[in-house]
Amino acid sequence: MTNLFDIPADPAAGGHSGLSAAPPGGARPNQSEPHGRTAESEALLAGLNPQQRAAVEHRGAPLLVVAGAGSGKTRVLTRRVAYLLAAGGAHPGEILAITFTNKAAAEMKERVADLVGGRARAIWVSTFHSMCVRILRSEAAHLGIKTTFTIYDSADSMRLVGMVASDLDLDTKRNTARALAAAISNLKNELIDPATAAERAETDIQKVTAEVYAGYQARLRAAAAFDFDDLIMQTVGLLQAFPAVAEHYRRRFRHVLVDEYQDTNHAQYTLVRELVGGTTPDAGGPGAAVGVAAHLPPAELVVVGDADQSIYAFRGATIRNITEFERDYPDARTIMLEQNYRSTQNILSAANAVIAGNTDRRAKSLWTSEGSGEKIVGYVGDNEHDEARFIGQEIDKLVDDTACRYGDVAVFYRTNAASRAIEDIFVRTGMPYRIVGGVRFYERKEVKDVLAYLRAVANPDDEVSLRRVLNTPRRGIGDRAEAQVVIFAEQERIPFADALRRVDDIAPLLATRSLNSIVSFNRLIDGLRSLVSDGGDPADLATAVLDRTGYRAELEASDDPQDASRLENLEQLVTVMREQAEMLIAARQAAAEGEAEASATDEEVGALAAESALLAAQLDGQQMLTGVLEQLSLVADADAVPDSEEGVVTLMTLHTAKGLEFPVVFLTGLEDGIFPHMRALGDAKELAEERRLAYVGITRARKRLYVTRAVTRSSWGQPGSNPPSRFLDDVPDEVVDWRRLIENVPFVDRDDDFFSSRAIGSGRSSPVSASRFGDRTPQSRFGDKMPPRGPATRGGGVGSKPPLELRKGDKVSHDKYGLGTVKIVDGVGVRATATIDFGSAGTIRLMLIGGVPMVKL
DNA sequence: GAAAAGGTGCTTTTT
DNA sequence: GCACCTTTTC
Repeated sequence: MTNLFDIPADPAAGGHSGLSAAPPGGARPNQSEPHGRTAESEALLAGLNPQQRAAVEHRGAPLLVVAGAGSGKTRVLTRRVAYLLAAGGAHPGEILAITFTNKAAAEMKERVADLVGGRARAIWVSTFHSMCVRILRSEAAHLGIKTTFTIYDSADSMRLVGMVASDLDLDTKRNTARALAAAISNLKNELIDPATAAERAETDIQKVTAEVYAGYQARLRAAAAFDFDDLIMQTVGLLQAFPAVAEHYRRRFRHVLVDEYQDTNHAQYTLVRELVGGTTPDAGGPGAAVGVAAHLPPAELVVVGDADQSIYAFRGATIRNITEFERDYPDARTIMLEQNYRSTQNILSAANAVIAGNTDRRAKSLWTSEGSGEKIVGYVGDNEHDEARFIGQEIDKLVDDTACRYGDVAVFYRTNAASRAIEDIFVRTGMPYRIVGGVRFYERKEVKDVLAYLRAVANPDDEVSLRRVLNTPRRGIGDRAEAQVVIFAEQERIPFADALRRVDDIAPLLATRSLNSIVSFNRLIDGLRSLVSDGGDPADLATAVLDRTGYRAELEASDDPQDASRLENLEQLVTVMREQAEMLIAARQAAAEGEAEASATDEEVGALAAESALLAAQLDGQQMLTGVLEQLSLVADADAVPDSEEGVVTLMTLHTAKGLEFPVVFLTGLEDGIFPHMRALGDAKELAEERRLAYVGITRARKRLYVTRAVTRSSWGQPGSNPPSRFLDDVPDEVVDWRRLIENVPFVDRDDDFFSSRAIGSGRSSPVSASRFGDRTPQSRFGDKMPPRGPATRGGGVGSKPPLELRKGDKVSHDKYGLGTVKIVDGVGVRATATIDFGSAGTIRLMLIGGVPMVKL
């Protein structure tokens, strides 16, 4: 397959698809004067404070809006977009607004539409990734790539890295693949290509990484696939390699707005620069815009962000983009929004105090005119179950006693795994709740299996997907058979899929069963492809996959209750695909109408719009399938949608919570080792990011904030104890009402005494002195008995339990097999085994090491 | 080759 | 405590 940038000549202008059509008249004067004050423009400025107003009205030079949490930055962005149309004389097709999540994009689009009506349809509001996909598809012909390319998520990437590593005879443990994939991702975020990575590699690890990276990119190209980082990196490469293409987009987008700018990584930063045009202070350096026609002034750039809310450094985001904005764009202006319209003063005081713990930040202090509000409520549970119980009780109390509805409440935690304890209680007490994120729908095995079929059908080169489904459901094509095909493909230097087609050539090397299975697998795929070419829609195709592969039959035949829910998931997948297909058609129509409307005079609008909408809707089966698969890859949060749905408590990680707000927020697991996370404790930079995460969490709350922790918490199946989070120390005492406050004691490793500290007043004797807040001076509320900071102390493990001592004839009860009689005992100590007759469950030989789920009766 | 038992290592966070 | 991987057994 041709490499992306092999094409030597600059593509001729005019080859772009309809979606990138330039607005009539080409570039417009950049600093167009406002049309003066009209009723419409006045209305758009109404209700804004002076800073917000300045940001909305600002024209010309690049603008950085430093906005604190809850200061109405989304409002400013949407108003600005509307204002550009109403008072700035901007053309809707000239506006590009980039957000980080699809949800944010959808919301902004909706709000702008509320303000300016149908004109909003021609505005590009998009995430970085969706935008890049659209650009790459439009320019596919120039790049020597197919428009049917597949998008690999991180799991697919890891699989591919694993395949490359095994090609190179490297250790292919999962951890290795994960580390390599992360290293490659970092390189891509820094816009470093494999050749450069190899040049710069000094350590052995870097050399290996560069080698795998090169093989990985080759495999991606061969599979006609892009990973998430690729989407950005290759788009940047495209704009840099083809000045005419870059200029085309610069002419088109005269207003570029970026939300959540603090979360951009280097590649995204460069992409913005390329789209905006203009020059850099250190021209020629990395990120310098190339080939800008002298007569084309840079687009108007407005970025909005809050360095204190940067929580994605782990995926390459760099605050430098926001802190150095004025250096990057020397004529830039900065506007600060500090007034908060979301939270009470108590909550803001806590947020300010916590974030103040970070040095090296631009001082910023949120304030509100709303008054202090309720105190923050604190609670220390004996363990995570007690913590969860308190949360459940408190929510019920709020709903019963106040105007609060379940939908007003959110519970945040640091890691997805932490949701379990809370869920347990909620399920048991019948609390209505929903989890956002976590084990995502699209990450479930059965869903990925079916999607892999669809991808393999849509993109014949997609080796990762093809090999995933080759023996799913099991049809007798085992590792040996697959390996033979791989070897044959290497010998003949043909793609895996082609080797599979020529299975007859290696028939002698295969078991008859494998051979037959491969032949019928080929037929299966052919059949599915013809379904697509006959114009079948993606949902029908998914149904056909379920029927023809026997996937559905296998699940239906199973009596495992998990398989029943798998079936439900698959049904839901088919439904989602049907909806997506409809949305795709609707979106095409809307875009086409928008384009038509934007480029036509009023009289022509109706006819033209209708005509192009009809054209756009004429998607063939292949386009439809590609489009739907793309949606599913990019819109991974389709099952998110908290939308403050009536009557449902929302559970999510702190990262997912960004950009949202709730009247009532529970911040859980405030323990050193949990939040801040153990992995961050040793590293000042990571600790600073954890602190920002705490700041994000606190500032989600509008009226009431709860902070909770647990003295003991089980993780990895073992109980342990964590000191209180250092973030709690920073919260001023006068804004917190501690409902229950107990001290930690050094963890005691005794099976019968896990919970060795108790609250005063619990009615039981306490091994240590504990205190309620209020019994002491606030400053010393944790006294000097606080255990030293550091990783959690751990209790004894399974292995420390004594082995089970059995003799022939003993009766036992096993958790899984039930009652049994010992028949034979072999070996001594940890090597001892027993052969036990479990009656109808069979006769089984078991090891007797400690922790075996069996007791002697 | 499939099924099942045993072993291993895991937990950041996500577009 | 769990999911996933490896080994064992039929």
